[in-house]
Amino acid sequence: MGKRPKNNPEPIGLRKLAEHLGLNPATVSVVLNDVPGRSIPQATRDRIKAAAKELNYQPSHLARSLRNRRTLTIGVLVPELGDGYHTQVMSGIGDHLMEAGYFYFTAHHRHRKNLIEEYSQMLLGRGAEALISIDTKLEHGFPVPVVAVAGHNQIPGITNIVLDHRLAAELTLTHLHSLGHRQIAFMRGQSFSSDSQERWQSIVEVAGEIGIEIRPELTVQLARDITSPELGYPVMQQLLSGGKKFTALVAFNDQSAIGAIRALQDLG
Amino acid sequence: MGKRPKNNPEPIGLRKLAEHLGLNPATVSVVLNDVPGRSIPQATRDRIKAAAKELNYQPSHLARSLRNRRTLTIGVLVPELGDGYHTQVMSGIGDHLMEAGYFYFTAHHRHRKNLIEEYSQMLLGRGAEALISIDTKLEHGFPVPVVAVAGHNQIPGITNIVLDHRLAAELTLTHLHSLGHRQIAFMRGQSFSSDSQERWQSIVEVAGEIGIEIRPELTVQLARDITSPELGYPVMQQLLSGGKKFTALVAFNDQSAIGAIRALQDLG
DNA sequence: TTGAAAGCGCTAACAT
DNA sequence: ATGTTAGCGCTTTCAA
Repeated sequence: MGKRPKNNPEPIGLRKLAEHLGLNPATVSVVLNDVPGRSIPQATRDRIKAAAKELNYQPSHLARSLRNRRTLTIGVLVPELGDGYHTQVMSGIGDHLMEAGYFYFTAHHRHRKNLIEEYSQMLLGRGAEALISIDTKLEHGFPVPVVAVAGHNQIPGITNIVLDHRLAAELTLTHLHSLGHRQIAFMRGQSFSSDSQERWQSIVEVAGEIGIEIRPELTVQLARDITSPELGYPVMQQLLSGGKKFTALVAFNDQSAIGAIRALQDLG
Repeated sequence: MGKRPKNNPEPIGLRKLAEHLGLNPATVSVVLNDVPGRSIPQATRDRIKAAAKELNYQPSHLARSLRNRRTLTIGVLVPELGDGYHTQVMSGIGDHLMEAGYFYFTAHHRHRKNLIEEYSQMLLGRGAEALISIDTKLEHGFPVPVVAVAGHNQIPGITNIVLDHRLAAELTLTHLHSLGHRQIAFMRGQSFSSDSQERWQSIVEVAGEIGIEIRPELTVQLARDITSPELGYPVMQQLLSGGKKFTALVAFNDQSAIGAIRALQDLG
């Protein structure tokens, strides 16, 4: 419970560090930041860097951000943290951001309009220099650059990243077709997920082209807003209780597939 | 690419807001923060709040944090963003944090020692008031409170949250046993995941108690550090190629299970 | 009832 | 080759 475990010393500031060295904070700052165009003898430089390491000086990113008007931080808006798709995308984003020296704030809004608004403002208030949204229905522009992954609103100032659903459908359906499947069941994504609509359209298109029939009795619709296998289980039950035979199932999301498989084991 | 899309005005500061009102910044601050013990006529209060709303005043969290030495931010260390278990935990953490008015930075380190060290320092440098680590091998204390979920080092100043693997094993194995399964295969977790060891011990214990035999030929070990179904696929292949029969499989992680099922479909 | 001043920790411009 | 000053945007004394 201790607020400051004693195995680690009180953090030291630039000021203390400077007076410890008998120097001016500015000089120290210049050296530690390798500011060019300032002639400082190597001896002094070394002395400063040594002391910084020794006293474990950690610059206050806060103060620095305030002064430089640069936070090196971006905000990420995501519907759900426990969802495989969202976090997969976040993971890639995170890699590149960290590599580029950026950090990120995450906020998850569960597709609730007011939270989307509230959190995006909070992210900006906390100094986010840009926003990345994933599967999130943004409704207006922002005073910073915004990139929307799987967002579908055309909004000035927002760059949309769209997936190639057409290609995905082709790969999926030709694969199943080549394996001989003709009776294919589908679990459509939830309506609140912004890609569901387009994805389904691509499936329908491609199915038509390669001669796979999409049967209403074999098409079910995910509805619940959860990320556990409970998502797919009841839907699969429904499919099985319909009595129609099928030899393959197309699902668009990990958890629904897991749930479906469980239902299959339990009932089929 | 515009740095500041014009559909949103230049952010306004407390200073501007105050002079717009013909007041002192301090007064405005006091009113907007509902500081007690300051008598200000209701009229003025209203005037201020109205103007704040109107000009869309967003206080700079940066400046405020610097001044108050309070960032309302905590840092979360996690091995992998794309992993179901980690993000499930993060999701719960995120909910509570946001509800309590906190934000969080996330950093993922892929179990690499140097990154764990580097990122935890960065989180502190960015003003994290506490750290939460998930499945992360911390090696020393920090100048802030730390909670470790599924961490297994006893370190002064670090609070460990441990899972009840014993209970999990009981639930799992008695369930399978009651369904009549006797030939059970197991996919052990990767060695770098801190819970793998204890979890397996519990399984072994409980299996012994309820009379389930754990056969080496039916026990395989996950090794790869990935979060896709590729994790389980080859391991299941190995299991199948062994030729030993089994009627149930215990896996400890979503993706390995998905991979295993795919292998089963393809080969079995 | 309100304003002025100081300062959180840092850095850029301007002296020395 | 180094130091001084001012100020990022805010809040908290203290004075008017």
